[in-house]
Amino acid sequence: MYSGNIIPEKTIERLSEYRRVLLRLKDNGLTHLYSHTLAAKLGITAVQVRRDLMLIGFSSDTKRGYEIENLIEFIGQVLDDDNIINVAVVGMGKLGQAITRYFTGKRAKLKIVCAFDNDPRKIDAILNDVKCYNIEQFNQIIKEQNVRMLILCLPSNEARRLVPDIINSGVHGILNFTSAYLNFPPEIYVEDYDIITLLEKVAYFVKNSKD
Amino acid sequence: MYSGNIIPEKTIERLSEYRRVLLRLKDNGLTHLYSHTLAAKLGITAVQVRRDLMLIGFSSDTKRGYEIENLIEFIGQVLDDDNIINVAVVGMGKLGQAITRYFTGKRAKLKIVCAFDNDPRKIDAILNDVKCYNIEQFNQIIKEQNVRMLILCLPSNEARRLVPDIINSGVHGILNFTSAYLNFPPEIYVEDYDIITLLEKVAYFVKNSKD
DNA sequence: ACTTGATTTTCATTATATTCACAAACCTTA
DNA sequence: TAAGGTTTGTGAATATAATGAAAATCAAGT
Repeated sequence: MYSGNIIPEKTIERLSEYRRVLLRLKDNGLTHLYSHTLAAKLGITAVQVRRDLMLIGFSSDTKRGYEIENLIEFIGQVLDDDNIINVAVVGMGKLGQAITRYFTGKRAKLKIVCAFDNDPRKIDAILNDVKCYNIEQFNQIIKEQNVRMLILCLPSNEARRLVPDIINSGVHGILNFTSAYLNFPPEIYVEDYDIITLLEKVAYFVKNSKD
Repeated sequence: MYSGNIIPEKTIERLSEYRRVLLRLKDNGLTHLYSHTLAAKLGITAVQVRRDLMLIGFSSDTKRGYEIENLIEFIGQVLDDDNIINVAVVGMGKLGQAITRYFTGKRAKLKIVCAFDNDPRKIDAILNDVKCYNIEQFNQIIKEQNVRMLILCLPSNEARRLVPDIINSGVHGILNFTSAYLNFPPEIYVEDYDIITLLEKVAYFVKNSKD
């Protein structure tokens, strides 16, 4: 059972990664695995794995390692909501479409239910199984579809204009691919995901790597 | 001048963001700004900004705040290589194309010089101004074009197969959009950028947000 | 020249995240 | 049942990052 303790953000990220690996192993018919096995598959240490599982209160009684099925279930209790979380993609350019296609159907508890764009050729079209609405209808559709989470893939300045509507819409989480800093109130969780920044970061380490 | 001290990774990321803001402000004709002005534009504290600039050894003598032009130049000395870094995109699906289009021409010191795919319809085509080669020619083209950095946007299993070739190719930095953990030697810097994980992270905070 | 007010600089503190080191639990085998 | 070898679980130590608060600097007005 998930203890109410606070869980570090980094641990949350790793739990998601653990689950992905575990699901694959389960498909391959495995039933148990050791902390160091899991660690090796993710390039981290076994201690880290054990500490994370300790933090969420998972433990294995046997010494055959962790039971894969149980652990998947347990991580689900930590990460997933009881109900499905409806997600909307805002901006159906190449990036928005790539994410939509990549993600659709991958997670039972997260569902991309609609998308928005301002391009007349996309409005009312169905792209990667997702209906694309006119961005003008944002508020209405978000409420109708009970969307709780957004993925922002639109140009920065358009994103900035949309901020008041988003605050108004009642969504609680945002994954922001826009390079703009968007100032939301603290009850909306924002994860910024800036591709240019990461490219420049990698470039910095390339620069400083001796040949 | 850039002191040889070690700079935290987070600071590197923020420097990239600072520069982006500064370039925009410079275009708007501004010449100076205060630490708290810059901080507000990024949603962080002024202390953080000042500390970062202290770490790279930048200081402003006047009390009009930092000189924008100088600071841009200075950040460039820290982040950018003297020479242009050539970049290749591996996997020209929607994501690869989105990144290519988004990035091309945005940074003088980073240049996407080629792309790879295994789809016959894309091979030898020019997509978003970038020539797409057959992935079979990976080693040859990487050397010919003097590529030092890769952006991986291909399916996980194909990425895993490519690892030996990548190690062999002599590139020093990788931005990995694949959800696979790819085991590279330490001299290759890898930044993992896993969209599913981040989505699940946001979902976790959505779940735990009271309505 | 002095005072005021805003800023940078720097040192100290707190918070977050990871690693170390080892005890306890358990399986296996003799 | 006792010993050997693994593994987990976890307090303590370390490393990394963010924040707070005092001291120093400067510009401008008087």
